Amino acid sequence: MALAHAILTTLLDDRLTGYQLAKRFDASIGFFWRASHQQIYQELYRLARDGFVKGSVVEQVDRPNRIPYAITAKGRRRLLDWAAEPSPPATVKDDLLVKCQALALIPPAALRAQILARRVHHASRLEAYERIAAKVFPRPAALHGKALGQHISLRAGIRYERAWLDWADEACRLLRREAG
Amino acid sequence: MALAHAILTTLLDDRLTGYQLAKRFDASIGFFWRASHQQIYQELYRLARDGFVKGSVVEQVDRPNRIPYAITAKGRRRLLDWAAEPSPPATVKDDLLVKCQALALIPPAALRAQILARRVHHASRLEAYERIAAKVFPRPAALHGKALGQHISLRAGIRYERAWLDWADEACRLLRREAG
DNA sequence: TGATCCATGTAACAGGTTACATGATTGT
DNA sequence: ACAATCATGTAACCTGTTACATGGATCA
Repeated sequence: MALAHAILTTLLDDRLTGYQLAKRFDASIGFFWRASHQQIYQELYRLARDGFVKGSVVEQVDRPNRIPYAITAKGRRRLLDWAAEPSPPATVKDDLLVKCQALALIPPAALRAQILARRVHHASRLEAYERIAAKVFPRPAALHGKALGQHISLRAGIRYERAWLDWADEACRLLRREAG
Repeated sequence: MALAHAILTTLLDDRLTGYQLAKRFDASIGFFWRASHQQIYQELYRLARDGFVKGSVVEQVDRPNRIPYAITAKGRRRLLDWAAEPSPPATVKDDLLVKCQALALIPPAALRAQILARRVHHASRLEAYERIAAKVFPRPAALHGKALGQHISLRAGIRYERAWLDWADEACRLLRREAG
């Protein structure tokens, strides 16, 4: 059910079409919750049917009509109710850690190569987050409301990526002997 | 498809029944890959059908027959093939971070309460991991093969939990003003 | 000439959760 | 008396991914 909440949250800022939402879920919000456009269109349909969002068709020539959606009062209430419920911790499901467990069988050099590849991903994520943090939130102590929330979740992203990055370095160090 | 690989990996150590696998996926391996018993029985059926594991029925009186499964040569080959494929980074999907993004609407005190609740979870996880690390792997530099792999993934767990714990403390500090 | 952007969707499938079902044995 | 352990499963449902479908406008 949480995709619904992520969509409603995104619509707190702006009225957005499915297409625009899909782009957000590919970038900013997408760092914390991924969703494809197919999922989003389907969820928007349900949210509209149940009165949590309201779409209004904007006629266009030579391309499909745009349907921007706005959150309704009922939608806001739903977000507030959800905010009061406990958040289950995200379940970790990581191929790479399963591969670590299989080190009895798989060659250490192969595992090490995979960890190095993963390291690149986390390094670029971390760099992106830190650039945003420096540019958008240079004075964290002065933040309030929406901006404070964004800063706090960005801090989570930064700590998360740094943890994986440091782990990758440690793991490669430990595997070097084994693979050498 | 990755549940299949997690099961095959677990079967590298021991022949196990679905029931025993379910328990492992509720503890040790379960720290990195969760699965319910229903999923496991279904996957075992498919793995057996396709020749990656082999089950043998052990008759029992007064309770259902046990069916321990062993990994086959074909199963080992499949694990090796999988080990050579790149591991997609785990996608983060966390309610709590979406709630952070909705701080324009939801009361800071409510968010702070949720983060504190989450903090407890990560603190207890971290403590459990560190206890295992100290007890089972007191000399990390001397490890090889299977034990080295377990230690490396445990290190990931420790870094992951510590990152969330530190984040929770930082977030609560930032929210105290706002909520106060 | 080919790629990308805009803008919407359908359909099939794979993965995962929740509820239901049975039934003796052992521990509190 | 009640819960947990052992031990297997079925069925319905929800969530998420991949493939397919359309079609003009703009840019390299």
